[in-house]
Amino acid sequence: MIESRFGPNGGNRLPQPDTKNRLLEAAERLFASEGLSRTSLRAITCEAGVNVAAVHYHFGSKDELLVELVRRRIAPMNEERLARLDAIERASEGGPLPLEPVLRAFVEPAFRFRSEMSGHEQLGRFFGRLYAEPEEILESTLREIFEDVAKRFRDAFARAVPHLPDDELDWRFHFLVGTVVHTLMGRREMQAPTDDPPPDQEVIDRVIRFTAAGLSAPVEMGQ
Amino acid sequence: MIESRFGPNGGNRLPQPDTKNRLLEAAERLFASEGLSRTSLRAITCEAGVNVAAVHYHFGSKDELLVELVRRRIAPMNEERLARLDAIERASEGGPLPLEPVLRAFVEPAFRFRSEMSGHEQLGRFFGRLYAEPEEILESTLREIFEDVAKRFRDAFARAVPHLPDDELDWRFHFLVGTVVHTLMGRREMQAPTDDPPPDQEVIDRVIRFTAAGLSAPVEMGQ
DNA sequence: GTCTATAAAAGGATAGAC
DNA sequence: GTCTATCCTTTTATAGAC
Repeated sequence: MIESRFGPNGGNRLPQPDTKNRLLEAAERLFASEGLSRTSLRAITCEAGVNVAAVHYHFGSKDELLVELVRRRIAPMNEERLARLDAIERASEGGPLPLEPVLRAFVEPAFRFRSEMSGHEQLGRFFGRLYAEPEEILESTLREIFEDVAKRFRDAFARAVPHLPDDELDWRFHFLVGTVVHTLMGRREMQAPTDDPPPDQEVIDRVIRFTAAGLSAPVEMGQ
Repeated sequence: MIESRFGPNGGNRLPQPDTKNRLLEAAERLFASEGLSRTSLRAITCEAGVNVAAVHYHFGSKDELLVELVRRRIAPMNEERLARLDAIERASEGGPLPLEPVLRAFVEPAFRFRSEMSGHEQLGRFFGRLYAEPEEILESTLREIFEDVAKRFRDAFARAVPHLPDDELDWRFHFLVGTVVHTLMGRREMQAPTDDPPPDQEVIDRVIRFTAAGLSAPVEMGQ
């Protein structure tokens, strides 16, 4: 038998009752599938198999749990993005940057981040939620976490697509983010209940093709 | 003095107390700025200056109010899209379709719809909310309203960009929607508190340039 | 660190007077 | 059609035993 000195929950999971991580993973799952504000603390603690009070003990409040989640999940993704961008910039030795690798440095970590989260599939939705349901408390956290990435990549794209005016570049970067976020959300317009989701790499390649062409487009209208 | 036979609210607005429209407009505003699930009935009725019970009298429930709102707002936009697509298809006489007009037929009504709503600025957000916070009750309504548009435009794009395989076309349509929705939401990555928002037509042209290039891109990788 | 119990507030909904 | 008053549920949060 399993030793039960940890109480009713005792020992049936990990050697040390890592309630905190269980809560984070449960919250992540529910935030992604149900939405930020529609997910209650009770749902989270129930999913995690812990007590309601645990959230307040470990995080203080639902909002602080959300912030902690963002820090744990988004920050590493952005670090990976920046590391890859660093490598590209080092290799370029001050010259123009190759567009597609820069794009991949931005896009691929987002998809990897999606498939790695808690071993669940559709967790890219969590990412989308952050954009669509901006809790007041997240405003500053998100800005802080994304500010550096946004600035660095904007400059990188400026070096990769030098023919673009600044304002046009800003907008195209915005369109790129829209494409990625919407795709991470996993909502498809056509393609009714297509049984199995396609492999990430295939989708990534499609995103890259689309956005690379969009970013490279001439600034005059084809009218 | 204003006649007061309409009670405490009497006569201080419109000749007939169009509570229903006031509720719709208030809900629209709050759904857009605060989010669907974070907006309470009390907030809506307060904003509208009417009584809490009015929502249930006129709509039956919060959910039904939302559905009514969607029908009133999204349906006309999609009708305009389809009318414009009809015209393009008639003019083409069975031949290939010109990409940019088809794109504009899809994109421009969405922006017009945004700036016309209740005379308020950032109401495109409401549109984005519908995508990001799919209330269960909306699933069927949204599917019903968008099904026709999605199918018709998918086929139109197939005729406009005939070199694309079906699956690639589906994805690029998906990317187009992502670009439009994210842009309608009005969240900018760069461009901190840029004072005045740019005119719609300028943004539309940028969206068209980006997505036209993305849709026309060759299917092989530039690697 | 975890639990039970409960406070305190906010949410949607409805009945019934006017 | 509109208002007041109220019911019931759910929510976040906390106090205090273990």
